[in-house]
Amino acid sequence: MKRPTGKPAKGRQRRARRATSVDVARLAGVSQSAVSRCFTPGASISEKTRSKILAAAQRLDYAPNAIARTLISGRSRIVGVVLPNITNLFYPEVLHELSLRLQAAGLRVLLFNVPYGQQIDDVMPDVLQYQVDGIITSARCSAAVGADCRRRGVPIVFYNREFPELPGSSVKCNQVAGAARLADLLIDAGHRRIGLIAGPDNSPTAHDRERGFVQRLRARGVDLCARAGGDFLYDIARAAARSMLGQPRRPDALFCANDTMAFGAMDAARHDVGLAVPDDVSIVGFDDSGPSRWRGYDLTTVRQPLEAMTAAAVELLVQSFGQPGMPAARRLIDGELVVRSSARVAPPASD
Amino acid sequence: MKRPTGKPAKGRQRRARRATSVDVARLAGVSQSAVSRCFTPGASISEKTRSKILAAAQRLDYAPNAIARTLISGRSRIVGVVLPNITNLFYPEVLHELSLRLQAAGLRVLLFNVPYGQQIDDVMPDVLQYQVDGIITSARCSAAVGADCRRRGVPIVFYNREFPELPGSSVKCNQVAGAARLADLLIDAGHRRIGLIAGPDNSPTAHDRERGFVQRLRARGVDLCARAGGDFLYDIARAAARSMLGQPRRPDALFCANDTMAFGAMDAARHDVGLAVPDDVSIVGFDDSGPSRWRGYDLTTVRQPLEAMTAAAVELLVQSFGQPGMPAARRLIDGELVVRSSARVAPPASD
DNA sequence: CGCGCGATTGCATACGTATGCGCTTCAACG
DNA sequence: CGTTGAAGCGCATACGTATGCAATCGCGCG
Repeated sequence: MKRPTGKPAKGRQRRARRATSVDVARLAGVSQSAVSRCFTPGASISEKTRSKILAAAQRLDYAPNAIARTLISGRSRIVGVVLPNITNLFYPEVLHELSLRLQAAGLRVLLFNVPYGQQIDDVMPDVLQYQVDGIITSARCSAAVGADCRRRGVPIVFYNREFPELPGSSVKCNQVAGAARLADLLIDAGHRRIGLIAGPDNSPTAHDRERGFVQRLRARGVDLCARAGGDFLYDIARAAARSMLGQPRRPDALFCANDTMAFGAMDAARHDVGLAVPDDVSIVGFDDSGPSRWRGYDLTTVRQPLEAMTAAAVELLVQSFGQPGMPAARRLIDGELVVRSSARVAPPASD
Repeated sequence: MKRPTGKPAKGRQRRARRATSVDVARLAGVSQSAVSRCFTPGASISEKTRSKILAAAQRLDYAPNAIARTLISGRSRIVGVVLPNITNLFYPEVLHELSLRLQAAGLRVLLFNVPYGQQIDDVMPDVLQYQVDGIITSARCSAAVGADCRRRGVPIVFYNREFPELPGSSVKCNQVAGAARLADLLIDAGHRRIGLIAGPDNSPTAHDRERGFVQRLRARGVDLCARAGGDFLYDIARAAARSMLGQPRRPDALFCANDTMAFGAMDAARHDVGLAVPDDVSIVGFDDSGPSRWRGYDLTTVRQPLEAMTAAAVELLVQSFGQPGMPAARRLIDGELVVRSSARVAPPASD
């Protein structure tokens, strides 16, 4: 008998020991099992015992140790939320909605911010070490990591991404359809010289938006008259718009692949080139981020239905908790066209 | 012997069992202790054993179970980040910086978003259940909860808040000094009719900014000529500015307690009242949030030194991990005046 | 070649809780 | 009053890892 029971280790105990279920059991005169059942919804326990235990627990200021619970039950009730580049004006709202809904579902959010220049694969091992019950992410992971999650039975939901080759469900705003509606709006307003400021090359979202827009243009017999990359950033888009609109045969309408770039384009038009919006040039964006509503921009755009998307993501995740098969559902949700004053809606009266 | 060792429980095993340190030990032909030491930095282990173990671990695709590690070591390496109302334009950047720095320090972020209308005290028990090593928050908790954390040895760092009566360190931008510099700037530019759009009544930050501004005004012999609440929101501030600037004897300068309200005020001045900024009215804000740099606003404001504040917060937290005494350090960091074009900087040439 | 000492290693235990199983209790029913 | 069954309870064990202690190994020195 090297180390008799009851004699605590020495190096331990750096922090005040909090009461355990054993302490509560002792005080309440019941077994530790009873205490556990008292705090397990749906467990078999009498009302009398429960109240005795609750009283003791309150006196000792006891709360169940979620970590120990996780270890034995195999369920952590933690969801890993893995986001690249939180500063993008769109993610904060996502994270806000997401955390509220997950909390409401009794789940905790373990947040992983993938630093610029790093891949999601680099942080994935860390996520898995914490035994998360599921993962919500808007980044692409490698097939190896995907298989890893599948093997471990950790469901993944891709947010605004879709990777058919990877295991996991996905929730997406229909970027293609949204961009097409903007194309329709511009053409219906009589625009024929239409320019585009695109997002980053590596962003599937940006790609979808561009594709949806250009395809619809083509289908209606119109070609882009200008294109530049804006990287989803204000400054780059503003510079791009400035040079585009400075040309002699300039576009009379501009589609920007997100709102932030549209703000840059509007500022370029007004302040750098001296054009009026929408009288000289119509400008539309995508996202309906906060400043779109501001009087200084009043941007026509497509709103991503955040609430619906987030609700769907949480729903899909919770569903797959039961099924190890992971049915891999796909949800495609339409965005909502928000017409404001940054683009004219009808051809000019006289031509 | 009710349940012989080795016979696994039935209800368990809903997910694929991942390899454990025991599996790795068996494959590598060493003890489980050796595996543990192999993954514990600084532990005593020979190079030969380490490589054997690493090979076995790789074959089994093993990674240590952070939850089990937490249970026995008493340290989770998880930090609870408790934020109210993430949508505030300022918090996303905070969260971004914070998560990056905590991750860099080997810590995980368990995010708690306090829903509107709920108190931080309501979520604190949940935070503590997960055995977090520390807490960073920008909300006030009750004395009871504070004492609770102290007793459990969980250090708290208040971010941009300071509660002398509560245990815990704090990091704060010097709101008072920053607002005073804005007051100086306006007075130096010759403004004497100065209005203020305040933040929410329950926000200490808003309160500090107002106090700092008004005190400096007084000290230099100037009184506020108008005041209204803007609740940190664009729409409310815009309406307030509209009515303020519509008066016959209107202010010729406006201090808004945050940037978002300043944008509302600028839009009100230009579009609702028809005044030029800064020729007819100077407008200043506080935060230096993204749109401040945009050409459409180009706002004179005070930048909160996010990087420094965040670094300090993480540093204070990590420091207190060792000391159960929790020295409760206070860091006050000055903001940086950012002069742009929304406020004139010198008295008009002729009067 | 023997000794001594530091570096490694293995053994055993502990962390706090969930849960299968068997026993007890108790109420309902005939 | 005996029988039956369900509900409640306690016992014992398991989850996966860290760590004190003792035993062992390996190496240098005399």
